Amino acid sequence: MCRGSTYDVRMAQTNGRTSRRDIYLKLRQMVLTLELAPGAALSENELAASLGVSRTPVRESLILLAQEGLVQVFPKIGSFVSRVDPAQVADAQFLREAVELASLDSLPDRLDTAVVAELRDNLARQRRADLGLEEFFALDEAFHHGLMRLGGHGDVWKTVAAAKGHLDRARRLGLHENVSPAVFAAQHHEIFDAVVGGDLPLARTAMRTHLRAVFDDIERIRAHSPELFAADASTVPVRRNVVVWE
Amino acid sequence: MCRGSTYDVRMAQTNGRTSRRDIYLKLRQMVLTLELAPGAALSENELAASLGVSRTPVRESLILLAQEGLVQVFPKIGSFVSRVDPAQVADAQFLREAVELASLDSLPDRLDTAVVAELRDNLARQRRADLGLEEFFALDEAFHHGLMRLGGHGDVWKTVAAAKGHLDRARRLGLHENVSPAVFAAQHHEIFDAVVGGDLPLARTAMRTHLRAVFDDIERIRAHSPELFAADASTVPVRRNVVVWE
DNA sequence: CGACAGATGCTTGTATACAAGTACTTCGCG
DNA sequence: CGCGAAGTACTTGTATACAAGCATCTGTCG
Repeated sequence: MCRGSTYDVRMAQTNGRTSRRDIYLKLRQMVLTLELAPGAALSENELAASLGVSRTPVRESLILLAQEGLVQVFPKIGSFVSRVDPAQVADAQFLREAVELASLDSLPDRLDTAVVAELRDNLARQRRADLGLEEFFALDEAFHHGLMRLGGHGDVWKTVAAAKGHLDRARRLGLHENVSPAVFAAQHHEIFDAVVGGDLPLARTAMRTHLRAVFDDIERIRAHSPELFAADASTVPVRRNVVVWE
Repeated sequence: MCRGSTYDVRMAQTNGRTSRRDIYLKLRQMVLTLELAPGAALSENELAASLGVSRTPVRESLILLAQEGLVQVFPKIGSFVSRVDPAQVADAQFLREAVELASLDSLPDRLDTAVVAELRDNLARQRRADLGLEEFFALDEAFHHGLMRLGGHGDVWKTVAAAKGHLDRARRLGLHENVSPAVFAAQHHEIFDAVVGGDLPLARTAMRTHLRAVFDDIERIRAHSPELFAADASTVPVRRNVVVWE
C-alpha cells in the first residue's frame, strides 16, 4: 500500500506569488549581468523591502548564491556581490575546457538531428546584426549546452554553468567595452561545421581556440580595468555610504 | 577613508555553538556515508530537535543539500534523502574523468615536492591492513585532490567533489558488500609512479583505467541490489510510518 | 584642536508564530 | 461489513521578533 506517488513540479511554481525560486533566479541574473555590480553591498532588509517579501526567502537565496561564490556573506557585517576573482575565472576556464573537449570526444556516430537543427537555427540567430549583448550571451550559452547534449552530457552543463559565474561576469566586462561577438560567432560556426562533418581533431582544436580566445579577452580587460577584480578573496568591500560616495 | 579591511574567517566559526556550517557538514557527511539511507524521510522539526537548534539552520542546510542534489524537498509534503540516481552517477563519472585527465595534461615539469611527499605518505597509509572503509575513502579523496593540486587546480576539486555526491554514495554501497580497497590502492600507486616518473601517457591510461574500474564496480552493485537506486527522479519516497513499517 | 568613550544604527544569525496543504486515520452511515 | 467524508497530525513556506556584534558618529574631556 501507499507506493511512492509522482510529484508534479508545476504545483510548486504556479503559486502566483513570487517564491524563493523566483527571487533566487532574479538575483542571480542581476549578479551575472552586472546589474548588481561586483563589490556592491546587499542588505537582506533592503532586498526584502524592494521585492515585497520578508527576509526569509531573500536570505535563503543569498545563501545559495554564496555557495556558488557569487555573493560573500560576512556575519554581523554585511553581504556583498563578490568581486570577480581571477583565480575562479581561471578555474572555470579549466573546468569548461576539460568538460567540453571530453564531450566532443564522446560524440556518437549518428548525431541527434533535432539538436543539430536547433544548433543550426541558433547559429543563424547569432549572425543577426541587431543582436543585443544579453541576447548573444543567451545564444552562446544555448550553443555550448547543445553541443554537450549532442555528446549525451546535457545535465553536466548545469554543473559547469553553476561554476562559471565569475567567468561569465568577466566576459560581460570584456564585451561591454570591446564589442566582438561576431568573432565568437564565426568560431562557433567553425566548431559546428567540424562536428557535423565528423572531423573530431578539427572540432577539438577549434573548440580549444575558441575557449582560449574568450579567456584571453578576459585577461586583456583585466589589465585594462582591474578595479572590479578581487585582490584578496577575504577582503571586505567598502560600506554602503562610501559606495554612495563614489 | 575606510578601505576594505580583511575579515578573519575563524571568528565566524569559533562561536562555540553549533552553527549552520556545522549542521550542514554533519548532515552532508551522514548522507554521504549512508548513515542517512537513500530515500529516508527528513523532518526539519525532528532534525532541529535532535540537534538542539531551531528549524532555521536545519532548513538552510537542507536547502544547500537540495541544491547539491543530495536531498529532495517537496513543499508541504516532506524532505527526503535522494535515492542514488544512476544518471547523476554517470554524469559525475564523466565530469571527474574529464577534469582529472585534463589536470594530468597540465602537470608542470617540476612537481611541488611538498605535495609529492604528502601523496607518498598517503599511499603508505592506504597500504595498512587495518584500514576502515571511511578511512580509505578519506585517503582516496585526499589522493585525488592532491593530484589536482599538483596540476595547479586544487580549487577545481571543490566543484568536482560537490557534483559527485551520488557517485560517492554508490561507491560506498559497492564497497560495503564487496571489499576491495587494495585493488584501488594498487591503481593509485600505479598512477603516482607514472606521474613522478614523468610518463604522461601511462599516467593518463592508469587514471582512466582506475576511474573506469570504480565505475564498473558501481554498475555491478546496481545490478545486484537496485532497490536503493532511483527509478524516476520525481518520485516521492514512501512516508515515515511506512518506513518504520519496513 | 585632538583623542577617547559612549551611543546609535546598521548588519546577519537564530528562534518562534502563523499560513497553507497533504496524507492518513477514524468515525459515521448505508 | 464496506465506504465515504470529516478530522487530525504532520509537512514545508513565510513573516516576524529577538539576540549579538561591528562600524561609524558624536559628545565630551584634556
